[in-house]
Amino acid sequence: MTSEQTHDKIMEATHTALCKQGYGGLTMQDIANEAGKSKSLLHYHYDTKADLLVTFIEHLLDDFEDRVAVTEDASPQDRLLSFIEWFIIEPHEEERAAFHLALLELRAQAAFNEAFSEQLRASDELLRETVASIIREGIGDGVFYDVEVEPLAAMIIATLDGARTRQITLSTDWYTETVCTQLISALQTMLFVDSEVVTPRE
Amino acid sequence: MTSEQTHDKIMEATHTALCKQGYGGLTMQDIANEAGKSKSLLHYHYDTKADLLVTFIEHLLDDFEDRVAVTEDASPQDRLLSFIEWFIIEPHEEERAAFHLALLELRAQAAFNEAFSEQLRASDELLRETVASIIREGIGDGVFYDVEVEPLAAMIIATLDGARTRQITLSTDWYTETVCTQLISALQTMLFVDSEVVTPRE
DNA sequence: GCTCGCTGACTGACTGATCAGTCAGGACTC
DNA sequence: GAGTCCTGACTGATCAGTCAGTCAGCGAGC
Repeated sequence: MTSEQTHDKIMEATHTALCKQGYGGLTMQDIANEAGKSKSLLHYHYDTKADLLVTFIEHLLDDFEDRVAVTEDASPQDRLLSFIEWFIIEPHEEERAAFHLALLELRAQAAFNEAFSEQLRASDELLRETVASIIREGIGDGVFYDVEVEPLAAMIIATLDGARTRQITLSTDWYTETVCTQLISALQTMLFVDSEVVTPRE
Repeated sequence: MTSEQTHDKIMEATHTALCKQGYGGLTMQDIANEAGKSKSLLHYHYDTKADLLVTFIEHLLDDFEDRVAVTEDASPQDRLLSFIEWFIIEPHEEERAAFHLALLELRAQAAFNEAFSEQLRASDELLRETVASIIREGIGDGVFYDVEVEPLAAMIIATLDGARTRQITLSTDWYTETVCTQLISALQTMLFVDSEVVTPRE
């Protein structure tokens, strides 16, 4: 098996192991077991556990960039709505919930690890800029009010992140769904020029 | 020293140790050191580390309930604004940031610990209900539009939580401040009947 | 007023388990 | 035979939890 293939297998195994054990309970042995390889092999490819995990986050961010970069040619409203709905974790998506839970633990470690921190800041920037560019486009098209773009983008991301965090940490089903609906309704009032929904504003 | 005094000292030491070490790096020895006692004493008072931490969360929630219960007799608008600003973590509040970071790690463990989970769900309920009751009062007084109360309260909490989480995990100064300002401006549009421009803070 | 027995608070030294990381060497190419 | 990929057995460190025992205080009996 080539180094490349092994690398991919280890990344995949890390993902699976993280979902099963969480970040706190994750051991090199767990990853090795998932990969069907020996623990020593992990140390052959990566010096330390921290190195392996930094590589894993980089790998995640690369994936994520690819997925975000796929810009459909829909209207700004639709693109914004799709973006928001993309955050919803449905009750049956257990693996996704487990993974975001592990990611939450990992994010909390960023304060103690500069390499983690760097990656996470980049992903934050990417998320906010993705939303900001949709809003800017909408303003340019005249379909969104001329709001302050960056703060609104930050609020949208914070709201979605908060809802997801609460859904997975409190083991509730409804948080992202409820909050996304509410957020969309708020945006229709404050952002969408031509809102089909009857709103308090007039 | 009485059992009561020792208990208080251990809770305080746990708080300090959590701020210094985070949840992941927290050992019984750390807590013992902070308390100026032996590690054996901790096990004398609490069977296991998990027991100690469950007691600590209960202790936190009790404190929290006391603080939330203090309802000033201000207007619903002002009470809502105060509540929101209460979440802002200023750059100089390093201990508070460190504590919320540890709390975040702890929250992520709730999925694996029913006792943690119970406490956190209660605090979520308390937070949402606090906001909901302010909104209900505002609607009753005719100063807020007749919105759906519970989803809006959930969104407000999610937004504040998300902003705080991102501020502390990404080591940025501005997240809560920016998002709170944006949230207040959103609420003025969609909730406040008589929306005079209110500037947050100062 | 003094000792004796008892208890609750507390300690230091220890144990057993768990893990990250090491190392000598095996197997399989080219 | 040189290099790459990989392994099992090992080590050293770290920690939660245990255990035998110390010590101050206190009430009872004399």
